[in-house]
Amino acid sequence: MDNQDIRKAGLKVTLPRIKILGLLENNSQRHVSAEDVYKMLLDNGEEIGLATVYRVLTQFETAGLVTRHNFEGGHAVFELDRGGHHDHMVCVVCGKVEEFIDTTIEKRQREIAKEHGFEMVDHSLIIYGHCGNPKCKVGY
Amino acid sequence: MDNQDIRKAGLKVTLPRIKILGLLENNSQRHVSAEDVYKMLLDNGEEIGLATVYRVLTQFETAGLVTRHNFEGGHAVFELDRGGHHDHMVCVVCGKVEEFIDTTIEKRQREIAKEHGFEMVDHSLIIYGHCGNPKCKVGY
DNA sequence: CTTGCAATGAAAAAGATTCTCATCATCATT
DNA sequence: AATGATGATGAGAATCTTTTTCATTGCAAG
Repeated sequence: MDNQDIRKAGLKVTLPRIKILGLLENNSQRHVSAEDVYKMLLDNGEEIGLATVYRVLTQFETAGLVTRHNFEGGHAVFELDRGGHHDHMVCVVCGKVEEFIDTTIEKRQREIAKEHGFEMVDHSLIIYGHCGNPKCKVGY
Repeated sequence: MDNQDIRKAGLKVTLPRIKILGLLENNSQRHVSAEDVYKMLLDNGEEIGLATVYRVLTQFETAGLVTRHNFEGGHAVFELDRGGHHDHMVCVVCGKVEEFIDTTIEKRQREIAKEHGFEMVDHSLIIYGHCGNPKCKVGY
């Protein structure tokens, strides 16, 4: 995942795109909003506009470099697409996101889509719950 | 599902709430945005404010009368909660929504959550694809 | 190097949702 | 049925997220 990926997507290799891709690669939390990306880059002393962040993230999504998720919260979050598809588990208290993949579910989904006459092109499975952290348990 | 449900939710039985609940019950498309509800009620000659629609839908959600979904599209859609949980299949071309339920997937989800130390409280499974309509097929 | 065309940033605009506040309606109590 | 406390409403302002506009800048092909 480097600048060649940007070029292969038919996009010019510009500083903003390099910075955004770099941040997505190296940031500790894999799921970030456009606003997150913008602020982090500003904090790193980069000069960038919020509109550019939105534009580039959308272009990366179209190019298949990142995936956009519509979790709860009123804003989209983006994640670098590292090849392997996976689903998400979100803690309703602290917001922690864990990833998982289950072949049983994946297979059933394709079968169900076919049963309904759908040709599946994508899917989104999000499990909401209380994560292992005691502070996030019910009745804390 | 009637006015008693509104009262049981600890809410006063007011005209806007009756109208919104009635619309959710009788409307042909089960998944509607706040804007949809607002416009439909206006078209029916009702006097109602958009802020009230948002407020009431959120209250109904809290009360467990309706469910809010974050499909793609930048706005939430609401659906009357008719007791039975189900998942969704959305056509990426025409937007048609079909509902389904699969016990295999439901069971696996609970197991997976537990394996990750999560206590599942909710989940969202959306399959995106091309529906049976020839116009929605790939390459049309 | 030059030059076309894509990319950028700032600000405005658009869209979705929430908040404020003065007025009004519900409903438990008279 | 009248009253009054309290919650609900509608209009518009405000907020938040995302997109668009447009003048300027920078990549990259020749």
